[in-house]
Amino acid sequence: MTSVDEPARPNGRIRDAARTQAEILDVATREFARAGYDGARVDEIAARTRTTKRMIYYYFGGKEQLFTAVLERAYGVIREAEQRLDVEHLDPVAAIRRLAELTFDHHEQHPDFIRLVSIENIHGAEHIAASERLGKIGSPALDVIRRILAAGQESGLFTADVDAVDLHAMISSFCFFRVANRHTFGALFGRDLVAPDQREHYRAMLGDMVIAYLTAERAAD
Amino acid sequence: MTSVDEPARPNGRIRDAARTQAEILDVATREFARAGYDGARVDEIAARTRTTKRMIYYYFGGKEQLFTAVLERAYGVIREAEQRLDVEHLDPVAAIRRLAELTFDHHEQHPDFIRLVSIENIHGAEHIAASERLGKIGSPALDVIRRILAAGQESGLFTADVDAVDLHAMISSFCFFRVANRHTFGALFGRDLVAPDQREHYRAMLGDMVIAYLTAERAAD
DNA sequence: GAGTTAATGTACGAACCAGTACGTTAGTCA
DNA sequence: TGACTAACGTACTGGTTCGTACATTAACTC
Repeated sequence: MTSVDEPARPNGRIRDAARTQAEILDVATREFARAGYDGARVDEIAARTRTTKRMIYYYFGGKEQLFTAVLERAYGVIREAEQRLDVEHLDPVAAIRRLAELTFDHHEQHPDFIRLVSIENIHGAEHIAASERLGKIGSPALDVIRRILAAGQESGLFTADVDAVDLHAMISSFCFFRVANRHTFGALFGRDLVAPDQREHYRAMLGDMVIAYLTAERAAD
Repeated sequence: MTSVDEPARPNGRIRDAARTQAEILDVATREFARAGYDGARVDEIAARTRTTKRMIYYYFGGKEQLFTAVLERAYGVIREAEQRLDVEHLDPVAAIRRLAELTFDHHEQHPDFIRLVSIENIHGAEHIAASERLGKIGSPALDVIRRILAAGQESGLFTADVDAVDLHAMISSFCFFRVANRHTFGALFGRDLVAPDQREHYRAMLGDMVIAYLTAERAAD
């Protein structure tokens, strides 16, 4: 009954700290995203790895720090994606639209990340505050927006008074809401915001919205 | 929200089922909003009322049903607010802007409700699905949007191809994100989206965005 | 190839927590 | 006024869950 015959370590390394840590992070990401911080179970996370609960405490210290590590890695992924942004060869209008579309795509492709951010907000962003790494990650996307915005405003294509952080918030709002609130929105209004056949519609809607806002003639004040 | 502000009548009834239930709901709303569904403690909710845990089970059946009851009441409040909407005497542009502003205000004034909705989405809207009451509440706001939109489109002020549910999603996105994600956004970008001195700025931004979108000339396709 | 340490597994405990068995009292009405 | 019932309180339980003490082994160093 014992002997689920493991190949008695012929050449492969049984002990691999990096692999064990990565596996724990993978599983923990799924579990935290699925059930929330308090809903997730350390025992359950351990059971879904090839190692034991002991290793979670050995490498991460505890549930709280594990969640922080999960967040750090998740934010690292989007930072990397943002660093690969390549839209500045386009004219400002096309560049902003493209940037919005890539943001849209990234949100759609990483629902677990969206859920983690929701969860972290429920907890007042205390883990981000406690993390040295997360405190100081800038947003490459923000720099890109800043430059496109400046170019568009200089050429007179965009209205002058739009701030990059605000625009980022506007774009993120739409992308985030569509994924994060799809369950309640679907239940209450009978429309699945993430339905595949609606994808292009909402992607275009976001671009239209942002461009309309940036190019609209604002009432002088 | 029907809060319990009853001045503990000296010779009056000690036993008051309605008051006890309302008090439990008040406290539960705060606790669930504060800590999430799994983070909230039934004992803690009971301790913060003038009654005991026994009464929670007596009136609501369990934690799950209590949370559903909290959601039902919270959604009831916004439905009531939406029924008091009075913007249709305005021209379509002003009416939509006003509607967006009122949505903005309501989100700002009910952060607990926003948190409950976030929490419910983490749990896949399963409580809404299980609730008979919540399944069938329409949105009065949606009807208002529909009518304003139709008027605006008929008069040629608005572009023809905008759907009411989509517009509602757009407006809600911005309002929701600003409140729900203020912690992570603030921690990462150093900007408090809910800072009082930024309130008018973001309120105007929302209105500008929606009006720009509705009145923009879309590229024909 | 002996010693050292990083990595891993096992078993357990103490606190916590949702839910309940059972007893009590206030208010009502015949 | 006495019986009945809705409303309420106390005390407990059984299972869960985070965390840890202790044992063990793989792999590296010299």
